[in-house]
Amino acid sequence: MLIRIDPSRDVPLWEQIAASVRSAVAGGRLRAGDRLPSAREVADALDLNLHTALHAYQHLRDEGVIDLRRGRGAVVTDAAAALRELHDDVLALAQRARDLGIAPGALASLLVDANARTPDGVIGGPDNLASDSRDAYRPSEEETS
Amino acid sequence: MLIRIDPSRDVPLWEQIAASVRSAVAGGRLRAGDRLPSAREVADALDLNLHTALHAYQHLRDEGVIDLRRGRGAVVTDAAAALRELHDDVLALAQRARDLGIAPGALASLLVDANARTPDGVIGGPDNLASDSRDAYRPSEEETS
DNA sequence: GTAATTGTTCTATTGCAACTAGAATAAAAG
DNA sequence: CTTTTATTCTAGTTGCAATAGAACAATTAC
Repeated sequence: MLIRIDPSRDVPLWEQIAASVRSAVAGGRLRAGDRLPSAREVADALDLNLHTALHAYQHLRDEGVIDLRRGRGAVVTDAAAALRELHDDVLALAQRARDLGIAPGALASLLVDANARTPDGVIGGPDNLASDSRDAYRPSEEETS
Repeated sequence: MLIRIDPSRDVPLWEQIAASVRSAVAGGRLRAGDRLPSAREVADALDLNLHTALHAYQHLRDEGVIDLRRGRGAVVTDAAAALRELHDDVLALAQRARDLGIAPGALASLLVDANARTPDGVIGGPDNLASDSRDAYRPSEEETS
């Protein structure tokens, strides 16, 4: 089962498709140069709309994971190596989080936030305010009840 | 800036609030027993609706990160220790991913997927099909182009 | 005891993204 | 040239996010 989706989850279907491919690449079940099933095949097999499958592929292309061209289909790029390098560490961290009773979503959120706070070379940088960000409440020594 | 949001991002506002608190707890800027600003204060300071701020707090309560009671407000629980234990590893992994040019969302997705494939004690288990999951395409030795 | 604080619950509306559907078009492969 | 496949367009439905207002209940503070 290279691609697996679960409509009952609150994760968009196109994102679940992308996640499946990403995971297969990271796990080595898909290697650079491998060809993915066409978007139409995916849509048919999973009983989804063509556009939903295409959206997933286009997203993977924007991430650099696959090449996407008419007539040819989707082919895994060399970026696969980078994903594979992280595979073991990702699994290890996920395992630790589960042992500690931390929800998968919470862990993912921590990671995204970690990246949001140290953007593009700025390691632990001072303050990088986004165009329209709002903040509030510095800790200010909360009394410990 | 304990809580920071950016309406231009495609992440729900309530999730950004929750992420801010989670990150502060993981980073040690909030400790077990610390009291968070009331939902009304958060909503006022960030110019949001009360319900949006409350939704974030209720989600954190469901995760076990805070206690939430009327009249008292939101207080960080002992679960803070677990989040803190992951802090360094999370930052390290996020850093590595950035160095490899992997999008934050892609990394988060890998983690969620890793947890989805080894649920509740089943480590590398065989097949745990969700109620209504659909799959397709086992690798089947794709020719390398 | 009384008043202020704070989360809980309810109804309702608006805006947007996800998903579906159908169709025409363009590039690559056979 | 025919088939395959992604690209682009319009369009409709659905569900969630966010907002808004109000009443209510538990806890704290005076």
